[in-house]
Amino acid sequence: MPVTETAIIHADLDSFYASVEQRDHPHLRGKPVVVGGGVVLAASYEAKAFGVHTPMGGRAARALCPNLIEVPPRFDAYVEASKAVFAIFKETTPLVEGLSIDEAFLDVSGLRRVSGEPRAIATELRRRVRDEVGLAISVGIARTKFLAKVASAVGKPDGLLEVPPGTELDFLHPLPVERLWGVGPVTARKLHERGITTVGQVAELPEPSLVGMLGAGSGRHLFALAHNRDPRRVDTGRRRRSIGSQQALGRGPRSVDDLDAVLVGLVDRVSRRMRKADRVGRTVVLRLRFGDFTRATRSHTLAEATDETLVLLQAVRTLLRAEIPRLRTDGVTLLGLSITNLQDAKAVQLALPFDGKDRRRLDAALDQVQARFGTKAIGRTTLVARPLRPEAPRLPGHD
DNA sequence: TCTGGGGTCCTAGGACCC
DNA sequence: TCTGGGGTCCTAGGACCC
Repeated sequence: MPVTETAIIHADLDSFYASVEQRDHPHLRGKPVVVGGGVVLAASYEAKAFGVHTPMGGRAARALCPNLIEVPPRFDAYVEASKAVFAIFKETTPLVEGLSIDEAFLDVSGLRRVSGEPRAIATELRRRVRDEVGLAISVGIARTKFLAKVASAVGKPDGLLEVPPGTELDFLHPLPVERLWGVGPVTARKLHERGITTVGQVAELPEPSLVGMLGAGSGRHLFALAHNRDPRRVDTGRRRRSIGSQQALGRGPRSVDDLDAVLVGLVDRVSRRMRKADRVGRTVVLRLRFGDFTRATRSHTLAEATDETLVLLQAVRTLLRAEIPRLRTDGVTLLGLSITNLQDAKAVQLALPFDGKDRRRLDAALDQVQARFGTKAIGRTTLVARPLRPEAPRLPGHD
């Protein structure tokens, strides 16, 4: 019996925002289009051909491409298009892991008998996205997530690239190190300084050398990727770990009242989104960018998770107040707020002694739930039982 | 290129506990 | 009195991704 070979598809919509605009406004098709106001959020392939890319300033983009058409973003339309595409992903396989609004991994390993070979599945996926949603999508197929993602990027635009099992290193090693997921400008520079420009050269290095160059985390990560070792499964259960919002302020001087008004707006936006998502959070993070573009973060962890506007506002105000002297001298060009340590708003844990027989104690626990939430059954209810141990006498200094 | 807005993950030190 | 290891939580910064 043949072992089922892992087959992962990475699907990535091309120039997503710009493609939605060209789909919805036929006069934009075939033209250099960017989405965004002051800054390019997305560029069509026609614009990219002039060297326009994100996150370039609008002025620089116009200098490169005099006939550039700039359109304001319509986020609602992008969210809707994304939902339609993800619906097709989920009809293809239940094993879908979304990475962003326009990108996902699909595990199609177990589908050979039902839907055919991975390449046939990917071809059909691309056809459906084109016919049903009107967008071009690039697809990479490989045995690992990492390589599937590299393949879809190499296959762009509107391409399909499969890396057949056994040929991975032949494909990978000639590529420039910048293609590796997790290699940005800083890591690329460190490697270049040592004459390393290709993935193959990285693969020739012993792991300890990479660790010495880049630190334990990055070094080991990069070593594994260069040898195409990536054991991560497609994870369907990922949840958001933070919710935030930020606002650039330009360069003008700001009064403390101005800043407070911005802060109120941020807290209002973020807390609304938390309530809509049924999430509460414990850690409030204030993000600052100063006149010289250096950045700082300040955080505070609350005793209890919350989604209440006033509680969050008070916490972030306290954080901001402590920074006012520096803001006065250096100026501030960005304020951001994000809430982390997120929890499900409707989950509650109660730990109460219960010997497994005394029904009254269980009722007492449920009464506490009732008192706090006005109901004894909220969404999914899970009862976790742990054996009750007699309280052992504790002596100080001993475990 | 004078610089958006949304995120993720990792590291490191200090406090605190056992 | 001094010494030790391991774990978790909190805070801050930084690299990276789309």
